[in-house]
Amino acid sequence: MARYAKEHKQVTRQRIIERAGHRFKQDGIDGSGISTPMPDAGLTNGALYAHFASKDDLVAHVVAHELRTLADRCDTPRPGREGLEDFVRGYLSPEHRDRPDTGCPSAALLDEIGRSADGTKQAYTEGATAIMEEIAARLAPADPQAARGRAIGLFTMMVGTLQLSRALADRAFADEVLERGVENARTFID
Amino acid sequence: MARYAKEHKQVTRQRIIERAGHRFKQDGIDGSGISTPMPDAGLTNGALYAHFASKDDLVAHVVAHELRTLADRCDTPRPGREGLEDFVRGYLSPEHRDRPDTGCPSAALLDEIGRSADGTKQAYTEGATAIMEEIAARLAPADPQAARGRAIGLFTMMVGTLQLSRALADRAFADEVLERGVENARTFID
DNA sequence: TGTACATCAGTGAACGCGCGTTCACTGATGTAC
DNA sequence: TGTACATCAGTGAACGCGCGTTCACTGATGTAC
Repeated sequence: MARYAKEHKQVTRQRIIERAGHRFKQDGIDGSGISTPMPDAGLTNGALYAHFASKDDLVAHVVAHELRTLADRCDTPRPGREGLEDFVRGYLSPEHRDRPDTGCPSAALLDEIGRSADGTKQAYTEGATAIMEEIAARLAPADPQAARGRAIGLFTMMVGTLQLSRALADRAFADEVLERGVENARTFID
Repeated sequence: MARYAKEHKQVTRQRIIERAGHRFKQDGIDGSGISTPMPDAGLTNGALYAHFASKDDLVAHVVAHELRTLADRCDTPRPGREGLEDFVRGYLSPEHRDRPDTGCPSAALLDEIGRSADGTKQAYTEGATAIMEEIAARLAPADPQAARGRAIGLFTMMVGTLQLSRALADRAFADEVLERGVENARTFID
């Protein structure tokens, strides 16, 4: 192998994190071996350990990265409540439901994260705090206390809604859940 | 082995389903081998296949059973909204958060169920439909359409809230999420 | 300028282990005669 | 009443397989002299 440019290893590391994120969200953390995301990133499994201490260590970095990406998506072009409404509509859409691999990590993995090692929960906690603050700032900048409560309510309802819609075998019911979710989101936004 | 009373096999089967339910909710479906719940039920692994066609088949029966149990808990002593408030307080409590094995299957497993085989999603769909109808009937018996929307909102928010609280490494934040959840639940109940 | 050596990202075979599943067998009881 | 047989819930060793992890090695490049 060549002796690479200084940033080469960081680029590869980032590629592993991104591909693993897709796999984990699609098949679950327990459901994805490391022999799946590593070839996805164009590498053999052994290479994982040149970048991470263990699978748990990879998982923690994936969760941190995924939540940063999600926070970026909250940061919509339109400011304030309008932007938040755009975000909610995209989040509670059939397209998002049907593509977990490119979607929200909380919707895909939240219960598994709750059972994960401390490092992963720590990474999740930091990311979730940032997102909650972003949402709260858009909801009611004048009343931070009330905004925080509503941000938590909106976020938890959105996550639960997407998970429920994904778990239902009845397509019509699954679609209804998303539509009701959009209606219910207004309760928190207005 | 003895030739047992007629109901013996059904009793054993039910015991397997209950112990497996606890294990799955504690360690995840992918996270629990069948070599864990079978000894829990006082049997060796081979015996599983005298009762179920496969692990997937067991999972589907566990999910069906768990949702029936959850529906029974919705059916509180006090009727109507008061009873629902009791249920919500118990659901969004630190005790429930800290004991996933005896708690709500949706909070523990919803994203995994979304990735499960058809039989499991079918079982979940039937159980969830019944619970949603139970909640809606208590919310606004006079206006079934509006009640249904609010029932879905309340349920998804409760599930998301418990999952979030379990995933947070910061105890104070995790407790806050539950408290905010109780406040937000009033939006749906009143 | 030419050559020997150091670097280091990544390879790929191998490790022990637990998974889901199969199957020949056990052994206490009920039934037939 | 006594004995040979059928029943069948459950046993437990074994199967192939993929997991997470380790490690001796590769080979293209940069560096020293």
